[in-house]
Amino acid sequence: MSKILLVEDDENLGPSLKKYLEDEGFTLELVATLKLAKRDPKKFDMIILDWMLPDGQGLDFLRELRAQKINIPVIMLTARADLVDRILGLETGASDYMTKPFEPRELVARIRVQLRNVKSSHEFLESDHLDLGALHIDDLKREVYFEDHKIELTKMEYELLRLMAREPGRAFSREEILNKVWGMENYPSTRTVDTHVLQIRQKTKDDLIETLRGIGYRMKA
Amino acid sequence: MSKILLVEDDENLGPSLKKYLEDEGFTLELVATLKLAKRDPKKFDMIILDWMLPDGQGLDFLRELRAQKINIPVIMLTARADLVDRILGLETGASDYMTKPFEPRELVARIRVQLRNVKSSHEFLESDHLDLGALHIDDLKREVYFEDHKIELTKMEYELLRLMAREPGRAFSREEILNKVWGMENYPSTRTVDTHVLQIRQKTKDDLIETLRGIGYRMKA
DNA sequence: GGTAATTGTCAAAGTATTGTGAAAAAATTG
DNA sequence: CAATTTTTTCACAATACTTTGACAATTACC
Repeated sequence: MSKILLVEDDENLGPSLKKYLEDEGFTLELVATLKLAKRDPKKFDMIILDWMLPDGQGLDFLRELRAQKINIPVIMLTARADLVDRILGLETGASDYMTKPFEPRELVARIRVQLRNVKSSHEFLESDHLDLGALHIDDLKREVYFEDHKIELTKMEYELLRLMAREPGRAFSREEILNKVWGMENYPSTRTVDTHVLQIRQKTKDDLIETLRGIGYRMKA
Repeated sequence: MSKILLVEDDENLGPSLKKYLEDEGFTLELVATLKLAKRDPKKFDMIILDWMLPDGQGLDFLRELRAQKINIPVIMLTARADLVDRILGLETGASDYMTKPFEPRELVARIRVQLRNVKSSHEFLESDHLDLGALHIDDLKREVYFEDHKIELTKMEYELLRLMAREPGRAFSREEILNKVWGMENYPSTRTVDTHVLQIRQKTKDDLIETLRGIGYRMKA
């Protein structure tokens, strides 16, 4: 289930492309401005970036990404057949490009090439399991053990636990948790986080997660 | 430990990379020309190939290897702007690529992924059958037995079962299953996977395959 | 100690995902 | 090319999960 960030301000193209790609089985997040795009690009497996954006150049965004060593594949969409833009884009680190207008089918094919062949580097660098005292998270099996017995977590509980277990001792605000686990769209209320923390606490029968009143939560180190 | 052939003519990068990888526990052989590389590539477990070589194209070397049915993983090192080369390389059968400059750490991670893949498929190829509790897959005959009686599976069902049985306990997303069983061309909807899982479940009359809601499926270990 | 704000807890309502069978489409076979 | 088998899609049912909201418990602050 690959997550794609679509940066497109065209009010027709954006939503229709989103729908098309979702029908193809991808998870999409559509934003219209670079400001929104910059919030947390790391959590995506791929970025599709319109080159002609109102609040700045796509090129700068791409440059920033690469400067931060974020090597997610980026497919750029250029409106005209502007050779200079394409060359600049590729030199800056775009993985591929499409010139508008294009066939959605072709875009899908190119997306698959990128996703199949090049897993994002943070995925490679992350180990496939995580130990924290009595807690053991196996990412490959997607299983969680606590004190040697398996506990069943739902998807959200799992994501939440993993997010916090990766950085034990660090404080997370509810907003940060929502951003990183839920994403920018379907953004539930902050109380939802509480409910999931409760579930995890009940299932592990232990206070792995500490409450920081007025702040958020923290994983015991 | 794994033997790696490093084809790199850069007098700085070559030796330093060799040392770095040797410190990581790999056995390295560094050659600067394709002529040397071609001597006996078969004896290595992996090849790391610089794309920009003086005495010819890395692409040709790769093509030769694959023509001789030598399926050693090849990681190619390319410059950023060589989009065409990258795509050509992957289409010719490169396993992965790194764009220079890169983090040695990341290269190591990618090497491990490739070696792991080869190992599992190699192990599987060596033995012509596979046992998993009451399930027995005879890959030579292409027959499947469950609790000592034969069950008839169609091609897709067989491929799907074999993919998952090869790594019991591991979680597979529908996208990964589609990629590995169906490949890139004629890519059906993700629900197709569900249907085939259903068929297998009905034919084996057992929950060999667990559902991971929101994630995908997993073979019982 | 009293009060307001924050968090814990639970169950019901609302969503999303998956199971299932059958029909349509595609591929294979004779 | 017709018959058969397989694959894929679709619709709807079943199920599991998520979110909300109400109220209780706790904490912080005066």
